[in-house]
Amino acid sequence: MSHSGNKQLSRYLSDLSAVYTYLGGTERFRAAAYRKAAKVVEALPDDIAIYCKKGTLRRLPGIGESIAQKIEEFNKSGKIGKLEALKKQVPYELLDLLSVSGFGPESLRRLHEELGISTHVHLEQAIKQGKISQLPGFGKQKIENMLRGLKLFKDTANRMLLPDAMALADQVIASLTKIPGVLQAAVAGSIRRRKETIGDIDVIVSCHSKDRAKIAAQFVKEPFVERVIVKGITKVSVIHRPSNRQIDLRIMRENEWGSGLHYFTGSREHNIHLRSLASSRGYRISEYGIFNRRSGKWLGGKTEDDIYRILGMSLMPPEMREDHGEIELSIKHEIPELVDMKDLRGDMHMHSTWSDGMNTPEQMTSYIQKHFRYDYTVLSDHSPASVITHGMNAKQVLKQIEKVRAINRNAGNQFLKTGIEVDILMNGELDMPDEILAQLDWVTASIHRGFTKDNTERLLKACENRYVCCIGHPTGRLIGSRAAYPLNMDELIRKAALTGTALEINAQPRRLDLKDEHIRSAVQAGVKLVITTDAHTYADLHNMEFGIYMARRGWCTKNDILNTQSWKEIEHFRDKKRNGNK
DNA sequence: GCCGTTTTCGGCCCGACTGTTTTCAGTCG
Repeated sequence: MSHSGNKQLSRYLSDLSAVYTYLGGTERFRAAAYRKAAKVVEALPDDIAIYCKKGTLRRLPGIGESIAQKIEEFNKSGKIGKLEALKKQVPYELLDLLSVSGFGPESLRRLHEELGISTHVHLEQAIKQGKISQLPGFGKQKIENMLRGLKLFKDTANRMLLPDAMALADQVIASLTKIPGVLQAAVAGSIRRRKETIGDIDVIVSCHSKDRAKIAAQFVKEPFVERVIVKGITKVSVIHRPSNRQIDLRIMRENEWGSGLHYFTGSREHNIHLRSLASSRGYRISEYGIFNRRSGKWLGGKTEDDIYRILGMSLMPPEMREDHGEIELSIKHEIPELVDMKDLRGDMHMHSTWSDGMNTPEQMTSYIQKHFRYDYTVLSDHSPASVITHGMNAKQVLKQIEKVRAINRNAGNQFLKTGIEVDILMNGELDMPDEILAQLDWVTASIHRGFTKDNTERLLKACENRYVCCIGHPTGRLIGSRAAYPLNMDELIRKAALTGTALEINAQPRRLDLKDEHIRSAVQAGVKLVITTDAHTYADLHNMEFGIYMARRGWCTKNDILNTQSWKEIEHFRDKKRNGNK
C-alpha cells in the first residue's frame, strides 16, 4: 500500500499548513514549513514507514525534529494529535477556501471572528443576506470576487491533460506573436515543466518598455478572452473561452527575458529555494534579473543561463525544476543529460486490428516509417483474457508471427518485431503458455482487471516469469478517472531489478504510467525502462513525446531507456533474463 | 518549524495588482 500512506500524511501536513496560514502572523513561517514538508512527503519514492523504520526521516529536506516526531506518530497511529487539537481552534471547514481566489487568511479570519461564519453554507447565506458588505473593507468588488472564486472552486477540481493544455497554449502564443511590438513569446509554468496535468496556462512575452501597455491592452481584446481578472503594465490574467481556464501573461523587457522566463517557469518551490540560496550568497533574484544584494546592481537576466551561471551553477531543463534535489546537483555541475525524442529508436508497444487496434500491422509499420526515425517497432496485441479487446489465442499468435515475417520479407528488412501484451491473471500467472512467449521478440505483461485489490503479488510473480521482458502500465492509473491500484512500488522496483525485467513508461496522456517519481526510483535502483505509446491508432503513435517528458521529469538519461539502444542490445537484455541472468 | 559559504538565533523569495484607502494591506503567482 505504498503510496496511500504517504498521500494521507501529506494531506495532514497540508492541513497543518492551512491551519497555521489561517492563524497568520509569524505562524505563516510555520505554515510554510509544513507546506514544504507536505510536498516532500508527497514526492517520496518509498513508503513513509520505511523512513521511520530506518530512522532516516531527519535526513529529508524540510523535515526537522518536530515534523519527524509527528510523522512517527502518524506511522504508529494514523493520526497527528496536534492537528486534531488545532482543528478545534479554527473554522476548519472553511480552510479549503484558502486555495480559492478572493480568500486569504485575513478575510477568513474576519468572517469567522466578526460574523461567526464557519462553514461554506454559512458563508453563502451571509453573502446573500448582505451581511458581509457591512464589514469594513468588504466592498462590492471584493464580494463579487469572492463569489466568482466560490463558483470556480466548484467546477475546476479537474486539471487539464498536458496535450490539451499545450494545444491551448500554442493557440495563445500564436495570437501573442501577432501583436505589434511583441519580440518573443513562450509558454512557461507547469506546461514548460511538462507536468502531467495543468491548472493555469502561463505565457510570457518580451518587448520594448514603451510597448508594454499597448500589448496588455491588445491581449485583453483577443477573441478568446472571456473575462479580465487583472490587468497591469507587466502582468495580465484572463479567463479563456471556452475552456474556462485562467491564462497568466507576463510582459517583460528584452533584457529581462531570461529571468522572466525562469521566474514564470517555476516551480514555486524551485524558485524559493534558488532565491534563498542567492540571498545567502549576496545576490537577489527576481523576474527582472539577478542583482548584487548590497549595491542593487543588475548582473544579468537576458538568458536563463545568466541566473545559474552567476550563482556558479549549471542550467537545468525545466522538467527538473521541482526542488527535488536538482539545485544541489546543479551546484556540483552534475546535471544529467536527459533523454530526448531524437534518442529513441523504436516503439515497444502498439496494437493492430489483430486485437483492438484500428489499423493493420502493415499500415502501422508504414506510417511509423514515414513519420518517425525508428529502427524497429514491436507489435504487441492483446492476449485472450482481454476478451473485450478480442485478444489473440495461442494459435493466432503463431499465425501473427508468420505474418510479421512475411511483412519483413516483403520490405526486405527486420523492422517489425513480434510481441504481445499478455494479461497477468488474478493469480499472477499469464494467459499464454511459456512455449509461445518464447517465440516472440518481446513480451510485455500487464494487468487489465482487478483494479481495487493490492496487486503487488501479481506483478512480482509476473516478473519472475523469464519470458516477461517488461511490465506494462505498472500502476494502472487513468488520470482523472481511475486511481492507481494499491501496489508496493518499492517491492516491484526491487523485483524488476533483481529479475532483469524492464518497466514501462506508457506515453498515453491519460496513463503516463509510470509517473515521474516512480521513474526516478526505478532509475536509482538500476531498473531499465522502455517508453511506449501503446498505440491503437496512427494518431496515438505521436504520443511518444509525452512519455519522453515523463522520463525527463524522472531524470532519465539515454542509458536508462532501453529503446534508445539497438535491437541487438535489446535482445541481449531479453536473453540475459531468459537464460537465468547468467 | 526549518536551517546555516555571515548565523544554532533570527531570519524565512520577491514584486505586481486590487480595492478601499489616502498610504497600504491583502492577495496572488
